[in-house]
Amino acid sequence: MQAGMKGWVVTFEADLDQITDGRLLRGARSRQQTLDAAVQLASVEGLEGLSINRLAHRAGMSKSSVHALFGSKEALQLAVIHRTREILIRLVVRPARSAKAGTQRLAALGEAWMAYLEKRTFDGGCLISSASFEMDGRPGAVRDEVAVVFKEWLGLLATNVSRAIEAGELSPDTDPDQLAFELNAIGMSANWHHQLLGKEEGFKRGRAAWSRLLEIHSS
Amino acid sequence: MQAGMKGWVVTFEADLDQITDGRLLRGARSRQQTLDAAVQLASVEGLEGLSINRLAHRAGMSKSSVHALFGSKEALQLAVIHRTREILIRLVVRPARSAKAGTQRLAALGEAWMAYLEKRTFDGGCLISSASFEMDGRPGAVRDEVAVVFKEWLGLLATNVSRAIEAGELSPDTDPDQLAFELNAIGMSANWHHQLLGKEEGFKRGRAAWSRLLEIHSS
DNA sequence: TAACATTATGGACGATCGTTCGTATATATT
DNA sequence: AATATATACGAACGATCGTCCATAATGTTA
Repeated sequence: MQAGMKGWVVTFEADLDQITDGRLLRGARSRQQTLDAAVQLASVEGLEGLSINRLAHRAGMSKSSVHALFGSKEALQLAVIHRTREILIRLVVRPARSAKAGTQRLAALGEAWMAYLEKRTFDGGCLISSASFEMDGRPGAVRDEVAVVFKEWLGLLATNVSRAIEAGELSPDTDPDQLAFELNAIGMSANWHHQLLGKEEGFKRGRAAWSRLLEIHSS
Repeated sequence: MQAGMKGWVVTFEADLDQITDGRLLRGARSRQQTLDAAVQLASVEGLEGLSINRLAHRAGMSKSSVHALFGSKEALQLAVIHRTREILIRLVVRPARSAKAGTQRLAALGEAWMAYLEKRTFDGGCLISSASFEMDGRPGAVRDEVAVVFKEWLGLLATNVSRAIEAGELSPDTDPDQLAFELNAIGMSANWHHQLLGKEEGFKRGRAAWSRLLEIHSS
């Protein structure tokens, strides 16, 4: 870590606020740009396969600059996860908020998820999904952070199932966590199917399974 | 590649026959033992993170010996996939063959799959699942082989759905490939849920989803 | 503009990666 | 038992990894 960088973490955490202000410190802007490249690279190479060397080359910077920008590789990985979560919120969670909480929002979340996969937001497919498979065997801060994000996501699904039950849209004997588990399984598999088998079929099957699963539980 | 090893691939392919005979050449036995360790290591570290160095240390051999045993890292990865497929067949596919083709065998496949996950066959969870997520972005022989194994697995599921439809066990408007997609999604998610979140809950949810999915389509 | 803090750079460190080679040892065959 | 072959080993290769450091370039502020 460099001389005047004792507070870099704080600076990094503040990056987002500075974005909304439209004003960015030079370092913050570099971090954002580099992070954009890092996210794409990690979606293809994996979080562990993401090398500071290649990232620097792609971002048009020197290797030591990228390292200094984040402090360590683990910090870079955490930043990538952080960023990925933001993208997910922006492209999947937020659009669905215009739909009424409950069944309608669940349907919107499914559609937004599929659309987000379909437009190939990440070069290598849904990054948080592959990251969770990659890190699930290695204890550490990165794995913990991935788990937190996914619990958050599963919680969002389960909450809307509960709302739907309260509103009488879904059958009262529906288990929120169970349905959230199954909906999540569909979305992750749609991404997986497309990435591995390379056909659009996965999205079609994903949409069909998602909507039919909601119908089945409707009261 | 060493001097007298021009035919090592043939020898390697013949390993299996030599197993059934109970007689193993020294090299074949070493390959099998090393492969056992490699499979466990790869399930935790990933196929790319699997290093010949660490594998050698765990298998109690020298680094160059392990390399000579398989010829290259890619060949080692392919051998690991090959081996993983055999384990899957032995622990999941074969046990289910005692059940009648169709719905009963589908139920048996689900139970066998969950049991295979539950007994923690691989240290790091279902290897073929994580391998498919890891390699889906990197073209090459390993990725192709993983895709072949998964097509085989999805085909097995779809075939039994078709049998069940023919036998009148499942509704005639059931799409075999769609149901195979959904069943596979459940199994992979049960493994993922357990590995990332570390609770037995995933298996419970997996079993519930699997059997209820079959009930829903029954005629 | 001058003084200051921040950011970027090139070079070097030790470690580890996959791979190759020459050689010693163990096994199978005659 | 002798010979031939298969297998294991240690050492070294170039490449790349994450990290660190001294220094130069840049931007920000007084």
